[in-house]
Amino acid sequence: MVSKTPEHPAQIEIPDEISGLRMTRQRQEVYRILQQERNHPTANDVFMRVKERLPHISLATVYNCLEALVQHGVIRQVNFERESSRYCPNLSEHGHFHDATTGVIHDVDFKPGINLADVLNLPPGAVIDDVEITLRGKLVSI
Amino acid sequence: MVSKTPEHPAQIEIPDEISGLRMTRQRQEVYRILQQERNHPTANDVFMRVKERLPHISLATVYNCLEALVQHGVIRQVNFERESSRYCPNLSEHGHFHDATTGVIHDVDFKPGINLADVLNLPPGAVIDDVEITLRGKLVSI
DNA sequence: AATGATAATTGGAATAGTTCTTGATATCGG
DNA sequence: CCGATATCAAGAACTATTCCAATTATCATT
Repeated sequence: MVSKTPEHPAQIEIPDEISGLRMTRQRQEVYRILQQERNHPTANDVFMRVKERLPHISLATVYNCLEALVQHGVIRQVNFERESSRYCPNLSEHGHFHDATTGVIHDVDFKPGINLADVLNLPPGAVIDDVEITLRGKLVSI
Repeated sequence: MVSKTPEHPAQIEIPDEISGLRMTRQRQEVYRILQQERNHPTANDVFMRVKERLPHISLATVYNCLEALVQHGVIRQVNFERESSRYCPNLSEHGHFHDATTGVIHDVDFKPGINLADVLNLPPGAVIDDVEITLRGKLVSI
C-alpha cells in the first residue's frame, strides 16, 4: 500500500508493481480511480471514469484489472444483494452500511478490540478467510 | 410460523395463509422444500425438487413464490458473492459460514446478548433494517 | 352454483452483469 | 533484438433473474 495522502488525489503515486502484480497502465488507472472515488464504484462506474484518461480501454479490461487487483489483495470486492459488484481500496477489516434513502455506502469499522469469535458461535474448527458484513437501513437526522 | 417438528418433514403442516400471504399450492410446496432442505438451496435447486410433486410448475413461478415468501418475511434470501441467491427458512438473526472445501453453508448464531451497535462503529443516526454476515473459510478437524 | 374482479401461474422472451474467446499488442528475460 | 509470456480489446456467449402476455385459479358476492 503506497498511496500518499488521499486528500490530494492528483498526487497519488502508484508503483509499477504491487504485491507481485505488474502494474500496467490500465491497472494503474483503475487503481488510481478507486483511491480517488471512495464511494464504492461499480465496474461500469470505473469504466466510465477511466475512459477520461484511457479512451481506448475496454470494459473487459476494467473487469480484468479489478479481478487482478482483488486477487492480489490490493482492493476488495463488495457485493450487495444481487446488485453489481462494487470495489473498495479500504483493506482494513470493515463492513458496509447501505443507506436505502440515498444509496450511499458507508464503511463501518469494528469497535477496537472486537473479535468475531467473541460475537458469533462459529462451528468448531472454522478457520475464517474472509468476512463480509453488510447492513441496510436509513440514516435519520438526530 | 406454524410448522410442526422439522424432524418429520413429511408431516409439515402448512396453513393456507402465512402472514397475510395466500398459500397457493405452489407456494406451499416451495415452502415445504425449504423446511425440509436446510442446506440453503438455490431457486433452481428448489425448482428441481418441487417438480417431483408439481411436474408442471415453471421456474418463473418458483422465483415468484420465493419472492413472495421473502417479501412477507416467511423466509430469507441469502447472497454469497455473485452466486445465485439461496433461500433459508431460519428467521432468527444469524449469519452464514461458507465452507470453501465442501461448499456447505452453516448457519452461525450470535452469542447471547450481543448487539451489533456494541460491536460496530455505526454512522450516527443509522437505523438498521437488515444485516447480512457471511464468512468464508475452511473447517479443519480439531 | 354462476359471475365478475383480482391474483397467480406459465412459458418464453428479454435483460443485466459478467465471463469467455480470439487475435493483436505490449513487456520481460536473455 | 528475439522468442516467450502476459495483457488488452472487441465482441460473442453465458447465467441468473425479471418481465410480458395469455391463461388459469381463487375470492367475494349474489
